[in-house]
Amino acid sequence: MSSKEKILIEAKKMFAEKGFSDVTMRGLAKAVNMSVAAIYHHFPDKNTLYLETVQYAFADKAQLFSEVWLLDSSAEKRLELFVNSLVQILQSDHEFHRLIQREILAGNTERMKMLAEDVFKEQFCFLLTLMKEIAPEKDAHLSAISVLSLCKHHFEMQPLRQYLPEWNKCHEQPDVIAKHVVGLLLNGLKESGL
Amino acid sequence: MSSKEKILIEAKKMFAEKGFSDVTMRGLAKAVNMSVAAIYHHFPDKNTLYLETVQYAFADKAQLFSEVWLLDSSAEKRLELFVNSLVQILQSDHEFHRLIQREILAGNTERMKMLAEDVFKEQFCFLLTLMKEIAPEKDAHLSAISVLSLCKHHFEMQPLRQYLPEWNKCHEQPDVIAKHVVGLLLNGLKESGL
DNA sequence: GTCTATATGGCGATAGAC
DNA sequence: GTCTATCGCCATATAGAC
Repeated sequence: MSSKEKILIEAKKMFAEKGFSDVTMRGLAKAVNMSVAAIYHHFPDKNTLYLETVQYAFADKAQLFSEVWLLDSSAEKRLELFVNSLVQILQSDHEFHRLIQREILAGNTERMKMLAEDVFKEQFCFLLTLMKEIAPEKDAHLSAISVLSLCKHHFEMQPLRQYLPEWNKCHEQPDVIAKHVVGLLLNGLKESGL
Repeated sequence: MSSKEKILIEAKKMFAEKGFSDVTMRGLAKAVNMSVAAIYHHFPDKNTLYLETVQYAFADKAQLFSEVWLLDSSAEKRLELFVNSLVQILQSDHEFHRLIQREILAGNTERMKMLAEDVFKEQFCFLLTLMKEIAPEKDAHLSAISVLSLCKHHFEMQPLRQYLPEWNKCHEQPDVIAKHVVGLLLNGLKESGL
């Protein structure tokens, strides 16, 4: 593995964990067993390093759902598959999820545009189409955001919810969360079994 | 207004906007028109200032829903009122919402316990009871978290979603969001009008 | 309770040898 | 491509006068 890639992997870990300002070039250098100057050989400055790290972290995500949308089955089944895939990704690439959270919290206009256009747009369009199929009389944009919300937030709340009443550890299992979310989306809170 | 309170108000604004590390004592001092030393007269160090700021920001929130739970009406109606109240609070106290996001992202164990116990527990218990009433066969904890997710995430996504397809500005209106969320919770995506 | 002045240290970034 | 050494700056925090 190249030095540059080694730096990016560690930078992804550290930026996700601590955020831009709390990552120091010295700390990163120590983590990858190099000098600060060596890092500056590969990246012109800290800001560029951060941007390249985010792009590196997002690079492979855009096409992760391709198999879901090609599937020739019912809308309900495709929703279920989408939710399962999304929950799976959020669960398995924790750093990716935290970087998204931090990026949205920072809310830099240009980076939001980039994120919307390059990372999310295509998947979001497919999701919109699916929403129109399942709930034609509802606002598709709001429905699509709601789907994302339900998946994403169950993970984001993890640090807090474990101290809230009636939590138990099965609530962290991806398949349990996915099943709950799909049930809620398709039937609301009223009907159907757990 | 006391100097201490003036500092807390500005600190809440700045910590919410930029996060702990990107707020400097110099910057805060300039914003409140005081010297750095004057701030240190009221707070022993930056960390304590931050903790007191968070407590100050959360102080009045715990009892904000009291009128919702005392209401003697149907479970559906109470859910609707709860969602409306929560959306209203998230909309009106943007700084509060951002501080919560940052706290959860930081995920400090002791502060999560404090937040769960002192700020959210009581409301969450009422919400759990309501969920058992509306959806007795579903997992109440997951349902309650889902309610919070749907409200909270629509606001968190604001910086990003405006660049996603089919967004329009009415999607930011609290009543539109609340109506969508209630509709989804009570009937899922399938039935009922928009 | 507020100020000016300053101590002390860590930060991003660079110079220049190998 | 990597190192050691260092520059200049800004951060938190304190000393001591008023």
